[in-house]
Amino acid sequence: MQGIAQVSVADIMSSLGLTVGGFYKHFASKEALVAEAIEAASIQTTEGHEKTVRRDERASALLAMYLSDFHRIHAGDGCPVAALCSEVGHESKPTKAAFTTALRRLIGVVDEVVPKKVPSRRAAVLAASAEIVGALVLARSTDDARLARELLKAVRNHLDARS
Amino acid sequence: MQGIAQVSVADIMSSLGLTVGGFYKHFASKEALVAEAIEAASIQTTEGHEKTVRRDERASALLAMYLSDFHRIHAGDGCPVAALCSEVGHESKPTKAAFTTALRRLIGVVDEVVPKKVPSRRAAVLAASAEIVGALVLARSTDDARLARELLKAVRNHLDARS
DNA sequence: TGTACATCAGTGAACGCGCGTTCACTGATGTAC
DNA sequence: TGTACATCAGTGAACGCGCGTTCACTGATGTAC
Repeated sequence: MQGIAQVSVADIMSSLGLTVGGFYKHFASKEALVAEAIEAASIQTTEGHEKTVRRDERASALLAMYLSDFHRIHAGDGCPVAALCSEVGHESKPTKAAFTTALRRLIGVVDEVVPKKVPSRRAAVLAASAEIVGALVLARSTDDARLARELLKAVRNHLDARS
Repeated sequence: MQGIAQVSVADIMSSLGLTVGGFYKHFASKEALVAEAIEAASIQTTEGHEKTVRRDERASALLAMYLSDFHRIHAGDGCPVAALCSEVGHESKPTKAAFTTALRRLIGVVDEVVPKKVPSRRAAVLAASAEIVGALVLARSTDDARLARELLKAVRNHLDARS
C-alpha cells in the first residue's frame, strides 16, 4: 500500500501490461479498487500469526516483522493501516470503512499476542497497537535513518517481554 | 495542519480574502509554505508545556491535550506530526526536513514529561511518542467514533501515572 | 466440421476538471526634488 | 506644498499538466446450429 494519490489508474494498469480504459471492466472506480486493496493488504499482513503456541513467541515474531527495517522501507507491500493512517481521513466513506476493518484486524492480531491476564487488558492491546503503528509511521516519515531505526528498536524492546 | 493536497493555493489565498496570484509575492512555491506551516504548527502545539514544576503534572496536561477529543476532531489546528505522518513520505526533501524538526520537537516535549530516572529512558521516551501519535492518528482515521475514543482513552490511561 | 453470431476483456484517444504557477497589469504608498 | 517617479502587494486570466473517467471500437473466445 502506497499513498492513494501517488498511484494513478494508468500506473496500475501499465504495471500489469495493460492500458487505462480496461480498468473499468474490473472496478467501478479507483475508489473501489482502493477499498479492495486495503482489504487485501490487511489480510496479507495479518495472516500467519498463529503458528507458534506461546504468546510471547508470537509477540516477538510480530514485533520483529512489523517493526523491521524491511517493513519500514517497503511500505508499498506492507500494512495498509500504517501506510494510509493520516490520509484516510480525507478519503471517501467506503475507503474509511475498509480502513476501519483493517485496523480492527490489526488490533485483533495484537490481541492474540498480548498476555492473557495483564491488567486493563483491552487498554493494553489498544495502546500496543497505537504504539507499533506510530513507531512504524514515524520511522517512515523522517529523513533521518538513525532516528527511524532508533524508534523501531525502542518500541521493539519496549513491547517485547522476551528481549 | 490538514492534508497537503487537500488545500489548494487558491483556497489559502481566498480564505485570506485575496486571490491566487499574490501568493507568490510571499512564498516561492506551495512547498515552501508547507515547510513553514509545519514549523509554525509544530511550535504552536509544543509550546507552553513547562508551566508546572512536577513532571507527572506536566505529563497529565500533555496527555489531556494531545489525546483529547478536541484534538482528534480539529486536526487542522493541531499537531502537524500527527496530521501528516503517513503522507510526508511522498513529499519533497524540504518538507521531510521540516517534518523531522517537528518530530524532534515533539519527542523533546515528551522527554520533558517522562520521569527522570525510568530504566531505558530514551527508549521509553520514543515509545511514548510513538504511542501518542499512533493513538491520535488511528483515532482520526476510523469512522467508528467509539473505537476512536477508546483508543485515546486507553493510551491516556496507559501513560498517565496519576490516573 | 464449418459458419454465424454473441460476449466481453482490452484499447487508446478524448473529455472535463482542478491544480500550481506565470505574467502583464493595477493602484496605493512612500520618496525625491 | 505640489509633482514625478519608483516600489511592490495584489489582481485575475491564462498556461501546461496529470488525473479519473468515458466511449466507440477491436479481436479473441465460446456457443448454437
